[in-house]
Amino acid sequence: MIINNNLKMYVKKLRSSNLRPTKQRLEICHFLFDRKKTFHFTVETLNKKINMNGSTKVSLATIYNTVEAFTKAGYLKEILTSKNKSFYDTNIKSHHHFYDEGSKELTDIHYSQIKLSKVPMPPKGKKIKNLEVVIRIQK
Amino acid sequence: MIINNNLKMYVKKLRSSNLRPTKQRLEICHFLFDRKKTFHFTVETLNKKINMNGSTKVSLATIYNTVEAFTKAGYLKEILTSKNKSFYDTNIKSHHHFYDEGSKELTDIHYSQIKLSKVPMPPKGKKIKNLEVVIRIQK
DNA sequence: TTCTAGTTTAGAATTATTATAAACTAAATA
DNA sequence: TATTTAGTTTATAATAATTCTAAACTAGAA
Ligand SMILES: [Mn+2]
Ligand SMILES: [Mn+2]
Ligand SMILES: [Zn+2]
Ligand SMILES: [Zn+2]
Repeated sequence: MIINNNLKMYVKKLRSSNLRPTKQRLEICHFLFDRKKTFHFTVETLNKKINMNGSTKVSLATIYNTVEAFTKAGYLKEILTSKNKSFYDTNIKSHHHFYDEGSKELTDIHYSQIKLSKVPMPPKGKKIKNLEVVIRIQK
Repeated sequence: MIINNNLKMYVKKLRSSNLRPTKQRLEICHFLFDRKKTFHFTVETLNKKINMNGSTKVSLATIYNTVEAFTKAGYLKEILTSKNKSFYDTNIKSHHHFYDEGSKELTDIHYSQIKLSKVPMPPKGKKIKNLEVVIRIQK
């Protein structure tokens, strides 16, 4: 899973966003970003996995705070898909998703895999903020 | 607002779904369906408006129960758009939406107004359940 | 009219999230 | 290096949306 230890990189990155490189934040960076593939998660799953594997204990409040800070800083993307829980994505590029209603899992769809050949104008005075498609799938 | 009193029709409709035509359910039917345009709402807004206008007092628990029952019966459609609140729609036809992040309001986009000229195959063993697009807009 | 299963209701419980405030720590300053 | 301070972490409380519970009520069958 772990690609390598990009510790110094994360320290820089955090500092550049005015976030102090605390051991909790670095642990979370390591867990989220030292991997090959996109990682989709909820706060609940992240909390469990971090405190299962990780060497540093991180409180739930800090998980919430950090996920919010990382989202604001642009390290994570929030995916609005589920009614009651927030999903986050380490893939911050614009892209689409399959959302499996059964397993509640997201899968990336590359931006080029969906072509919207006709899209309506937004109501006047409004701009399109985001046009990412979530395709709901099931067995 | 009110088109007319379709009371008998609602009684039939409810019976056909094995739902007893109680005065609360008929009041909610009247409020939701006796109107010209699509109505988008949350349980919170529905509860306020029903108990503001309506002649019958309806408890919050009943609003929840009824919205769930009507959704299961196919009278309403749930629109997954917001992180913390469920939205419902009286337009049960397949169609798309603008979602205004500022006002938290949904607007219909007719199905034909969006053309998806390229869509990926779902993972094997899975079927596409729903392909309705929510376009997020803001000022 | 009586009976019964379905329904409504107030309020409790649950779940996800956000707020609070005290203890802790990174890092700037003396 | 020691001191200071602002940012951070944490346990815990508060809040918001929703679901559960169980008692009272009611539609409609018998
Ligand atoms: Mn919530
Ligand atoms: Mn909820
Ligand atoms: Zn993704
Ligand atoms: Zn609609």
